[in-house]
Amino acid sequence: MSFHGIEYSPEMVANATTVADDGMPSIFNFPGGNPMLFYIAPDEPLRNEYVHKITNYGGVIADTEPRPSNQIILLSSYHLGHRLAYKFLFVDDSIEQGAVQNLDNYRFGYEGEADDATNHAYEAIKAVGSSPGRTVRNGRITHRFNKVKDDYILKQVRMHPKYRNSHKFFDDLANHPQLEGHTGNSIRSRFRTHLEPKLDWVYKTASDGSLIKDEHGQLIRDTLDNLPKTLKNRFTAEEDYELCQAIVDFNRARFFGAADEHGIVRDETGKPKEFDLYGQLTVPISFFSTLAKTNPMHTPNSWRDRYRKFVSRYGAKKYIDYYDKVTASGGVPEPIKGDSPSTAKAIKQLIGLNYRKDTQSALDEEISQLKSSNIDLAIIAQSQIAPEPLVKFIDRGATLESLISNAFFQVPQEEVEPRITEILESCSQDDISVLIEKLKATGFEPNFTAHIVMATNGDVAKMQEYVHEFLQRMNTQAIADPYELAQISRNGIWTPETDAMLCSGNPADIKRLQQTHDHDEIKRRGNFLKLIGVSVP
DNA sequence: GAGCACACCCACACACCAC
DNA sequence: GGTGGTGTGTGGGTGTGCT
Repeated sequence: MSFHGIEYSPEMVANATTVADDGMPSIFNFPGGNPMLFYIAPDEPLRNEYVHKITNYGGVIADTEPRPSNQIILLSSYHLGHRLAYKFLFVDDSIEQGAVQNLDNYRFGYEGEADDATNHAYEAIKAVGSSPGRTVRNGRITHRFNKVKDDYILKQVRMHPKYRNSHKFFDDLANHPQLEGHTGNSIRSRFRTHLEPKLDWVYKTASDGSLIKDEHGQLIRDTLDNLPKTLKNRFTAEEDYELCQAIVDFNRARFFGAADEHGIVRDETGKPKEFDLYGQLTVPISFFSTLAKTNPMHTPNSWRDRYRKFVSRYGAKKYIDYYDKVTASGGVPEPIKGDSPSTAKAIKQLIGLNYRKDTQSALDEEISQLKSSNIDLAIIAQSQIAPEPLVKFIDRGATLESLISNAFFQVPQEEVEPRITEILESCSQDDISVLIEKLKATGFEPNFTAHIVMATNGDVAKMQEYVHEFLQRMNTQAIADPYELAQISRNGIWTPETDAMLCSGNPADIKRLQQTHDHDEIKRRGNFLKLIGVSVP
C-alpha cells in the first residue's frame, strides 16, 4: 500500500487507531490528505490524552514502533536515549497554531542525523505547515482559519482600528494573498466572533486613521481605552436629549423674540399666541453647524438627519419628557428609534384581521377567531362582548359616553396623561388588542382607541400627541360636540376630512394638506390608507 | 449537536445633489 | 443658505449549510 511515496505496511494500518471524523480540523495530515502516523508507547503516562488529541485532529496512532523503513513519529514525554523521539509539545503547538509545526524544534537532544524516512516525513510536515490551510473533504474545499491567518487579521485591524467594523475594509482584506480563499464577510465574521476578544491593543493612529510613529520610526502601541471611534457612531439617548433640548431652546428663544413689550406673542389677527412645546418645532440648517461645533461627535449632516428622520417625528419635547421620566425613576432611557417593526406589524395585523367596512362581518370574524383559539373563554366572554373596535374614525353624533367611560373620571386629572403615555409606550411592542384593553382600563372606550389609531396611523408618538391635544381640549373647551372635539388635525394626525382631501387627488386639496402635513406624513398616510383598502390616487 | 465559515439582512449614520 | 430626496455602506446582527 503506497500513498505518495510513503510506505504503509499492512501491519501498521491494520493496527492503527482510525481518524475520528468528528468535525475537528485535520491538522496532522500530509498534503493530499493522508494522515500522519504517530507512535506512543503503551506505558507512556500521557498516552490516552495525546491519542485523543492526535486522532481528533486527523492523525493516526500506529501500534507499530517507528523504524527507518516507515514514517512513524515517536512521541514521548521524556528523552529515550539513542532513539529519535519528539516532545508532546509538538502536538499541542500544532493544534494551537492550527497547522503542523516544525518537528525539528521538538526533537529531544538527538545528536545523529535523522534517517531518510524521517527526513521525508519532515519535509512533508514542513509543506503542510506552509500550506494556506485549505482542507479537502469529500471533494469540497473549505478554507480554515489558522493562527497565521488570525494573526494577520489582528495585525491589519491593529493598524486600521478605525475600520474594525467596516464591511469594505474586510472585503479589501480578502484580496490580500495571506487570506486567499476567504471572503470579506468570512474574515469579518472571524474577527467579530473569535478575534475581537484577543484585540488587547492597537497601533496608535491619527484622527484620519493614519499610523503614528515614534521618534525611531516605530509604530506605537495603544490601549483599547484610546480606541478610535468607528466610521459611524450610533446616536445615544444623551445625544438625542441634547439635540431635543437645543431644538426646544432655539424655538423658545425665537418665539419669545417676537413678543411685544408685555411679553405677549400675537398671531396675524392680534390674538395672543401660546408657545406650543409639543407642536412641530423647526430649526434652520445653520443650527446644526452650530450644534456640531459644540458636539463634534456627529457631523452637521448627521445631526440634521437625526432631526429630520427621528426627532421631528417623535417630538423634541416628548422625548425630553420621556428621558426625564425614565432617568427620574432610575431607569436607562433609550435613544429614539425609528418605526418599530413590531408596532407596524401589530397595526398591520390588526388592520388585516379587523378592518372591514361592514362592522358585523368583522365582529363575526373576531368571534369565530376567539372560538377557534380558545373556545371556552370565547363562550364565557361572548355574552359580555360589546361590538369590538375597528380601526376607524368615530361616527358623527358620537356621545362623550361612547368615547370615555366613568373610569376616566376616577383618575386624578394630572395623572391621566402620564398614565396614558406610559400605556402607549409600554404597548409599542404588543398587539393592538393589548393597547385597547389597557386604555379601556383608564376609561378610553375601544372605539375611541380605534379612532386614535386610525387618526395617527397607529404611530405611538402621534398617538401621544393626539391624547395630549385631546386632553387639553377637554380642559379648555366647552364640549358641545364630542365628535368635533375628537377631530384633531395637525402634522401626522388625520381626520375624515383630511383623508377625503388626500383621496380626492385634487391638486388644490393636496396643496391645502401640505399646509398642515409634511411630505413624509402625507406619504405615510397614503400607504396606511392603501393598507386598509382605501383607494388613494 | 456544536462550531465554524460564509451569506445575507436591515436600520440608520453620513454624505451629496438638485432645486 | 435652506430644504427635500436619495445613495452608500456601516454597525450589528441572523440564517444556512458544512464539517
